[in-house]
Amino acid sequence: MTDRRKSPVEEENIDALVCTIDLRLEILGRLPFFKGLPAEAISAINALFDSQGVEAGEYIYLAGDAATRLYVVAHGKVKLLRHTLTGQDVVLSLLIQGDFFGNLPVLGETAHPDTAQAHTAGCILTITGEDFQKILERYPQVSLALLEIVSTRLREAREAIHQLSASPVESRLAATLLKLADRLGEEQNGRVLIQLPLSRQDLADMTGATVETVSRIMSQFRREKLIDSGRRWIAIVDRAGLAQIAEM
Amino acid sequence: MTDRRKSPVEEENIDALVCTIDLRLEILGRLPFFKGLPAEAISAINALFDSQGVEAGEYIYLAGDAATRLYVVAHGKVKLLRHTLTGQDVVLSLLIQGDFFGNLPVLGETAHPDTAQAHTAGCILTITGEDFQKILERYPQVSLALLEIVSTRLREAREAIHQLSASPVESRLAATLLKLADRLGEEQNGRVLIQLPLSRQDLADMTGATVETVSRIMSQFRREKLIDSGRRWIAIVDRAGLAQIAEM
DNA sequence: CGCTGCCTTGATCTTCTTCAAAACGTGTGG
DNA sequence: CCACACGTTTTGAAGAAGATCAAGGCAGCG
Repeated sequence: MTDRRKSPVEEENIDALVCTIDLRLEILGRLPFFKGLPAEAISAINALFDSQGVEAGEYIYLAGDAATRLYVVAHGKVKLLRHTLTGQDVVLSLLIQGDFFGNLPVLGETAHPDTAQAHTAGCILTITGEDFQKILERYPQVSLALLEIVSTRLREAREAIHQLSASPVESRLAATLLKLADRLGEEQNGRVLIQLPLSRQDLADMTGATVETVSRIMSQFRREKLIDSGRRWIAIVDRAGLAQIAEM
Repeated sequence: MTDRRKSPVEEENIDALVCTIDLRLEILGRLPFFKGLPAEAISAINALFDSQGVEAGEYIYLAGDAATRLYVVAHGKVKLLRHTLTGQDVVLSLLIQGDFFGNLPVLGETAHPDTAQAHTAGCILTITGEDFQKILERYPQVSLALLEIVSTRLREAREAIHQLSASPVESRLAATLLKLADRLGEEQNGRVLIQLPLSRQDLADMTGATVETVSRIMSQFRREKLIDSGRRWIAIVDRAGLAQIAEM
């Protein structure tokens, strides 16, 4: 019997749904594409945003909806996904505090190609396409920063294509765990805990595999002392070992 | 025995390697991100570009090389790909006249994450990162146009991830053929010929499958009168039929 | 002609999915 | 606090999709 304990993942508190004014300003000021703007610009921009509380599992928009707003994660986690005709889901991206998402006619998209769902309870800031366009016109450096972000995402997406085309599930899962650890990892007595309640189903949707396959490989990783995990939580024990499996 | 004929694909001529001044100006003027700029700006921009002839199969840059220049396809076709440790290739994108490629520190990348290879003989325009940055500073609307292009590519990449995660090879191949037909198709007595010499290996690299599997499915498509094909050429016969297979 | 690359087809094997069932954890209501 | 119920995880066995291994066939070219 392994000595698995109760979930060490800190649950979001109930007040997560509320964005305080302080939080909004702080988040907006730290956004990569507003960084470097004068404080009064941030203030003015802040006034253009609405905030919206979301509960875990709640849909923020659905694939096919008209793309009229941009969104920023102020608190909590959001996932972008697509449903398939066979009912399975494919998770394209997991977003955390400070990440923007959504699509706009400005960015070449009139309807959302994918669905946004709150993965945990949290708070979302939103802005209309028109207001955002005004910001772009007023502060041209913002579009450069935006360009850099989108380029990074494109690179990540291509990395995923590469992996899906050429690597077995085992490698893709290892790579996914490492990526999650980098973004959400938290040192905890020698292990790196992934601060996010994550089910086998979630991992399956992120790696393009089935729950059963993911579960089998996770058990194997656990036996090999690469990770430790339980019900909806995961910790990385042997980073180097996972990295080796990831790049096969 | 099917009535396959000799390749109907027009071969590039030998002079493809040379970019005439006229061609350069025309290409640059038509580039989505320079469209709308005054003629004298295009002229000035043109002066910042170098041109370079490439032969079929020639590498333009390799994964890992320092990213210092941007490239534009003036003539011919270029593919972006990644090599895997097991020796197989993954084609990420097939670029045609007017498409730009390459990476820059401005776009958040200091080394090329993938390899660029000339698929046919052709001519490439290149510009240094510094000069490109000057253009961006001078004409802010260029970065907006660029943003739209990169966003479109991100959307396409995510579509590919979706397909790789959830669709069988048969569907991915059908989807790939349709996409190629849209970009490179040429009506030819009732069929749509894909104007590009394309081997089974190329298709395998684009769909994340093996040559043998692609060959089998192509034969099946041929039996079902969905396509016609031969040695390094393909024509779409039944677009609707393929489309149905693509979205499964 | 006969070589050299593609392309095709068959047989076998591996990986992963699907189907099925049991074990476990967590929160709930008695 | 215990026991039950429900969703998650695990494991097994069978099946399918695709990869790999192997061998011919066909087109174009010197």
